[in-house]
Amino acid sequence: MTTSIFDTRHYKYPQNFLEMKPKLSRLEQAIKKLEANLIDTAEPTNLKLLKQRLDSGLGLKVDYASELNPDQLMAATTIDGKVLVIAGAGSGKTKTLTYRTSYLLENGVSPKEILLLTFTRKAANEIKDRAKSLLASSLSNQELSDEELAEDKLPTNKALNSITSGTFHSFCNMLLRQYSGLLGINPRFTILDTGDSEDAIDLVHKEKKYPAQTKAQAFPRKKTLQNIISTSRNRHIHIRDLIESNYPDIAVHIPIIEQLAVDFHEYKRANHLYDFDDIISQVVRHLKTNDTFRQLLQSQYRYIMVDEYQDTNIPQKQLIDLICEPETVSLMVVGDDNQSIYAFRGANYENILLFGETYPQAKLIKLEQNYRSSPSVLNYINALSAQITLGYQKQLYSDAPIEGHKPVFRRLSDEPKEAGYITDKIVALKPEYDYNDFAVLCRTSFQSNYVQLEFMARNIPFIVVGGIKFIERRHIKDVLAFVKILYNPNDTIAWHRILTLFKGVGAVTATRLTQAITADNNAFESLLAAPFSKKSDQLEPLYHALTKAQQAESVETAIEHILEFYIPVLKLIEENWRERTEDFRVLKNLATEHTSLDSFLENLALDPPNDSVAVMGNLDNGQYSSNDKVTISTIHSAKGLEWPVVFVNSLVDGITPHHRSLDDFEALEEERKLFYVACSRAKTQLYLTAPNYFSSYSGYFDKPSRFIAELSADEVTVETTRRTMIEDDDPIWW
DNA sequence: TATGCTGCTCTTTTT
DNA sequence: GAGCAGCATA
Repeated sequence: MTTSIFDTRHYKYPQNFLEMKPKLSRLEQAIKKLEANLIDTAEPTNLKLLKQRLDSGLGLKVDYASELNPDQLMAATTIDGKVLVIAGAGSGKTKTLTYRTSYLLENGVSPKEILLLTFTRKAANEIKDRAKSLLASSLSNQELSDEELAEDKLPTNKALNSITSGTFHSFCNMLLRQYSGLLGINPRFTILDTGDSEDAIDLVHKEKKYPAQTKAQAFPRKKTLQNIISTSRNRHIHIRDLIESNYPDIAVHIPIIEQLAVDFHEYKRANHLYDFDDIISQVVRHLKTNDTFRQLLQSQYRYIMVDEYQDTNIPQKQLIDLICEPETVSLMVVGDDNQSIYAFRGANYENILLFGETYPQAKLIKLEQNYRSSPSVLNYINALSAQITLGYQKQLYSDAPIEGHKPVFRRLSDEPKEAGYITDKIVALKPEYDYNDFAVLCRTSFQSNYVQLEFMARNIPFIVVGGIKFIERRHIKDVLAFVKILYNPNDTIAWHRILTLFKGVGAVTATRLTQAITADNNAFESLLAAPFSKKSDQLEPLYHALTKAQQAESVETAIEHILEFYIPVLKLIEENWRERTEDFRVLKNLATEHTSLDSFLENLALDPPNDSVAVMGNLDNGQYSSNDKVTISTIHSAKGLEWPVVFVNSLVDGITPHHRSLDDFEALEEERKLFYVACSRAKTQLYLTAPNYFSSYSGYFDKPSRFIAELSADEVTVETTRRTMIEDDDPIWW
C-alpha cells in the first residue's frame, strides 16, 4: 500500500455509495461480459487473423499494417458485427477512424452505406479530410497540394464526400427534412437553441396562466425549467422524480411544471419549432412507429461509426440501436469511459459500460498505446485512472524515451499568487517553447480571472476559449429572428423577440399580434391593422422591411434589408450599438456562403461559429504578436486537445471537485474523470496548483483537492519552499 | 407598458 | 457581488 500525499481522512465521501451498489454491480457485470470478448492482439491467434485479413485484401493502396499499431489495425480492419473500441487518451483514435473509413472504401463498401456520427462537425470533417489525403496520396504516391485535395476531381474525394457524416443533430435534422413526406411533417421548421427554448417556455407559461399552487415558494426561472424538461427527456426520468431528487424545494410546483412541459411540446409542434432535444427524439419516435422509415434507414446505412460514445445520451443511443437492429448492420462505437464528463447535459456514461449488455455478441478492442504524453505524465494519469471506481481495465503505455519530470503540485497562499506562479513558470519556460505550447485549464471559466489579469499585466498574449458565443449575442439573435420569420412565419418565438423590441409593445401586444398573424395564414398584413399600429409607429416600417427582405434574391441582401431597418432600432436600445454593428459584417460573410435561408439558419443553429469573445492580443512594443498565444480554457472545452505544458489551477476541494458534486457518488466520479481529462492533455510538463483557500458565496474551501491527496508521492512532486511553509501554508497540510 | 425595488440564485455547456 | 424574475406602482 502506498502512502497518500495528504491525510485523506478529512474528506467526506458521498453517503449514497451504498444505494448505488445494485446499479454498479449491473454495470460491472456488463463490463466483465464484454471484457471476455476482448480481441487481444498480443495473442498469436489474433495476430494470425490480422495477417490473413490483410493478405486477402489484395491490392490495398494504403499500407495499413505499417502505419498502424496492432490494436489500431485490428480496429480499422474489423468491419463486421458490433464493436466497442476503448480509445485511451492520446491513443490515435481519430487516426484509427480515418484508416477504418479508408479501409471500408478499399474493401468495396459504398460510401452511401457509411454513416459517421460525431459530436462536432469539426470532428467529422477531420476524419473525412484525413481519409481523403490518405487515399489521395496513396493513389499518386506523392503529396498533393491542398487545392488539389479540395477539388472533387479525385474519385476518392467524391467517395468520401458521399459518406453521410456529421453530428447527431445535423444527421437527424437532415432526416426530418428529407423524409418529411414519409413522416407527415412540415419540412419548413426552425430550430430553437437553448435560449430560444427558454423564451418559448416562458411564453407558454405566461399565456397559459396556470393557477398558482402557492406563493410561499417561488416558481422556478425559465432557465431552470428548460433544464428540467430537457434533462427529463434526455435521461428518461419523469419530471416528478427528477424534481423530487434534484430540486426538492420546488416540489410544490410539480403539477404545473408537468403541464407546462406538455403545453410547451404542443406549442412547438403547432408552430413548426424543434428544439435540440426534439430533433433527435422525434427521429427516434418515427423510427419506432414508422416501419417503412426504419427499414429504409436500416437498409441504407450498413456501416455505422460513432465517435465519443461515452457522451451519448439515451435518445442518441436509441437512435443508434434502432438503425443497428439487424445483425447485418456493422457498428463500431469509439470512446473512453474515463472521459465521460457531460452528464450535466444528459450524457449517460452507462451507455458505454452497458454496450456488452445491449449487444451480447459484441467485441471489444482497446487502444492503450499512448502517443502524446511523456512517461512521467503517463504514470500520473494511469494512477488517476486507477482511482476511477468503475470502467474497463486499461493501462496506457508508451514507447517514448524517458524524458521530462514528474508532475508538480504547488500550493500558493492565494489566487493572485497562484496566477503569479503560473506566469513565472511560463516566463521561465518561454525560451524553450512558444506561447502556443502552454495551456491553463480551469474547472470553471470564473477560475481564470486572476490568470487573465496577471497575463495582461505581464504582457503575455493569450486566448480564452469559451465565453459568450457569437450566436448568443443579443443583436445577432435579433437579426436572426427576422430571418427566421422569413423562413417560418409560424416562428412565434422570433415574432415575439422582434415585436417587443419596440417602445409601446410588451408581451401582451406581441402575443395578440402574433396570434393575429398566425390566424391570418401568416400574412404580414396584420402589422398594419389599426389596433396594433396605434401601439408603435414602427410596425409599418417593419412590414415594409420584411416584405422587401422576403423578395430579396439572396440571403445576403435579405440581411441587408433587415439591417437597414434594425440598426436604427438598435441605436435606441444599446449604448454600444456601434461596436455591435461590427458583428454584422461577420454575419453577412456567413450569409454569402449560403444560397437559401434554410441552409443558412440550419448551419448557424447546428454548427455555430465558436469564436470566443475574449481574445487578448499582446501589444509587444506596439507590434501585434501573431498567433502565438497561451490558451486559457475550461477543462470541458479542452477535451480532445493537447499541449506540451499544461497548468491545472484551483485544485481546492470545493472547486475541483466542485462543491455541488461532493454528496453524490456519480457526480464525484465525473469530477474525477474531469481531472483525468485535464491532466491527460499534457505532453511533457504538468503543473498542478491550488491556492490555500477559496472563498465566495458558495462557501469557504481550504483543503487541497482530494484528487491530489489520494495519490502517492511516487507520481507527483510536491513543490514547496521554506518561506511558504512558514508564512503561507496551513500546517495541517504540510 | 415601463420602471424601480427586493430577494434569490449562482458549474461545466460539443448540439 | 451581479443579474434576473417577480411584484408593486405609476
